[in-house]
Amino acid sequence: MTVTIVDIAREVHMTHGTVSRALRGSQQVSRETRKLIQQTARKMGYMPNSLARSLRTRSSNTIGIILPSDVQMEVLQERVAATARLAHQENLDLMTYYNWPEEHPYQRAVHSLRSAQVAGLIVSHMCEPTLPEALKDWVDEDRPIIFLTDYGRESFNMIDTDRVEGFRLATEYLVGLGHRKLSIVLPWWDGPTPSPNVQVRLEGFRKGLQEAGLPYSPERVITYKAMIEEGMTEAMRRLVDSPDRPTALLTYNDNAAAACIQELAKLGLKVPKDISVVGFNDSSISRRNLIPITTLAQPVEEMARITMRKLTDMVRGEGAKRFPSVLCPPKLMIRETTAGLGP
Amino acid sequence: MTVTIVDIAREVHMTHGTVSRALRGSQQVSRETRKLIQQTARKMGYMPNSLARSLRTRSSNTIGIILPSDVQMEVLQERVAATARLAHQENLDLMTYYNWPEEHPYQRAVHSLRSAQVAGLIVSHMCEPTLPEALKDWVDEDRPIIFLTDYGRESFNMIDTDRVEGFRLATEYLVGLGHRKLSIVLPWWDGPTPSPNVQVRLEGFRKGLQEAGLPYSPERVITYKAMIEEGMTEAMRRLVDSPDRPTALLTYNDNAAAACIQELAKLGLKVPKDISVVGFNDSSISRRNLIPITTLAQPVEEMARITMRKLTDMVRGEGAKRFPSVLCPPKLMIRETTAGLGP
DNA sequence: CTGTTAGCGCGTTCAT
DNA sequence: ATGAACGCGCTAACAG
Repeated sequence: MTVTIVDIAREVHMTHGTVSRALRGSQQVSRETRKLIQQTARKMGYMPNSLARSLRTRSSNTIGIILPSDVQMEVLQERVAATARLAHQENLDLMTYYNWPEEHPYQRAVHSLRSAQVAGLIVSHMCEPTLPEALKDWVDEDRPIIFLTDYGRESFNMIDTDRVEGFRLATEYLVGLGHRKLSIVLPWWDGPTPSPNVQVRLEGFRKGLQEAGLPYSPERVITYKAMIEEGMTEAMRRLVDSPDRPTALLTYNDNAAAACIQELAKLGLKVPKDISVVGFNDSSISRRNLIPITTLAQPVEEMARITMRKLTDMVRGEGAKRFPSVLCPPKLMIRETTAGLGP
Repeated sequence: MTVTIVDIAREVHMTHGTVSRALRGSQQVSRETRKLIQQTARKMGYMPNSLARSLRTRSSNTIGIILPSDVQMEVLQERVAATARLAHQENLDLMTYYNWPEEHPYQRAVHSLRSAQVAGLIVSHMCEPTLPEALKDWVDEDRPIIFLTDYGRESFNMIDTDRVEGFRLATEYLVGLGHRKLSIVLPWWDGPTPSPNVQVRLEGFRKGLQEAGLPYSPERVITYKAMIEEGMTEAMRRLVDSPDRPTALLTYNDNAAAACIQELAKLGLKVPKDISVVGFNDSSISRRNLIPITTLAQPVEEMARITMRKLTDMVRGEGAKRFPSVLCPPKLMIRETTAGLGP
């Protein structure tokens, strides 16, 4: 059926050992036989069995990547695609596992990927601020791993956009436009502390206010119930009715920004004339919205490059198994949902 | 380092053969020893090496999926995620290859995935109307394969949204609203015939017109240069200046629809008062656009189910290696970019 | 019921 | 420069 090195060996009247060496370009096999073997291999349509190779060499050339299957994030997919291209250039394969939130998150994913003998792991979407149990073993064994999501300050091996810097930058920009009454619109959190995703945004916002010498108070934060369809509707109504209505809004991401703008329009507020709005992600909706949304672009390509470099280093045993997290600054994309204050 | 079945065998004073059987739940091993072995396996943190298993059984439980890395398609990613979830339920792994267009498309992808001994292939984004050379061998060998993209009528093993029906349905809907002057906005094609992606849309449009008893003429088709930023700008200007301006527009997809609406607004035309616009895909931009876009939703979950069922059948040798393509009807999502004609 | 043995395809060490 | 032989971890066929 499929042609193996023994088939080739039989064809050229040699042993499969020689064929193996020749195909790997070993110097200790004569030039002629090497050429002969390589030619016949091609002629016979030989294709190496990477399973057997990995089994023998005890090292695989595939890396596992764990993605969330519940949330759809355009930018995450861009990152994955960019990373994958670089991986393919290094002759690395990608085994994807779409993680479905369950009682033991990541457990099935890690189990499956371990069985497949992946050489490294790329993990996205840490919902929890703490390392999941299933990943703990992997980390403790000092196996190569990289996290794609900014899930807290005390993290390591994480490569992501610096959201604190992003929201600080956006605040600075709005203040520069003359705005003094800023608010940030964030999904509501149940527990005593907001989720890391919310926290970093808030931190950047506060930092920006502080640098501008503007006071921060909890009233500057407008929350909405994320899962409920009317969450944003209700939040914007609250905002419009508030005694000290803000003139500029930071939002969780572009989708939230677009939802904001929809609701504000229904309430009779024009963006950006009456109120400015900034999104996050530079996703297609920010570019194609009827009013293109001012937003922050994640440095996707750059992060992909760093990710692959770190990962290949680790897989080859060249780099340290742990490194301090890398945060890349986003880029402000000024479009049409932000404007200076009217006269 | 890693614990294998021989380690377990040593632990329970048996041979690895027995351990292998016990772990697979074979009936021909006593209940007690089976329990004992399974417990010690868990205790020792055993994890099967699926490479070795696949090598031995000559059958792998991973399926390859080839995706385009250049175009970002939200709906495609949704399909992949949905399919992946079902695959994982069947204990199938997914090896992803992000195809980068080059001189020999799919060649590196197929090579890589073949080496990994994937049991089946899922292929998206057939740019060409004809089967790529690299996939021809795979098909000729009757290996399991499924195509995700509607690339022509004479195809097989393809599962996708029925775009002809979608555009017919949209046309029918617009005609039902009272529109008589419809146009379709499509990316420009260089060759003598449009690309399959364009062709199916055009076909649906013509079908819809015909059923409504409305005449079709080439002037009903408005083309724009897809890669050029100003393509849509120029196309919409042409549209507005045309002597017999249409009152309703079908577009390539939601992004194109949003771009249309942006440009029409710049030219002073209000959607939907002056002109109706229909998109395609039900992507987030259609939902979150300042004016939510009427569009057609692809039956993502349904297609994922069919895909996995067909694929698992093929992989298990239960189903035929070729089946007639399956086209699933999209669903019309009526939102706010379409309206009846004014009095 | 359990032990023994033989590979799956490949890389590699030890001879020659 | 090439051959012979072993083993990676696992399944399966054959004994007993």
